[in-house]
Amino acid sequence: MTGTGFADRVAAAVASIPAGTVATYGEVAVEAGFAVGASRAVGNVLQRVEGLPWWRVVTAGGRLVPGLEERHAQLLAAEGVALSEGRVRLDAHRPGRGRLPSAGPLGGEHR
DNA sequence: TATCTGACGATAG
DNA sequence: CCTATCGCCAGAT
Repeated sequence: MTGTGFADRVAAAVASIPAGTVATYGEVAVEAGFAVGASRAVGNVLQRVEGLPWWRVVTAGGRLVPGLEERHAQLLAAEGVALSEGRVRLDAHRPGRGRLPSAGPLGGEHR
């Protein structure tokens, strides 16, 4: 059977990302069962396949999709994801974590 | 089959 | 912080 193409696995992994959280291309690649290097192929699928919450996928540096930063930022904001200097706080939106244990009351937010 | 491209990742400078 | 280079994977030509 083998119906499990790479695009199908990637689509499932992306669709499994909880709302309000974000995953990196590498995370999706690994989640789909591929190597981190497959992150490029993952990006290609997201743009080709529709119906997927592609806005929940960001780069490893927390950077938004190039060319769609504006659109991407707005979609994330609608899910409750805030940005920091144009970047997403992966440590604060990683599925299964919620927040960093070291985020003390010190002036952490902003900057 | 070979070559190039692409919504990437990591390391080096 | 930024740019440059290599590595990885799948799809298109």
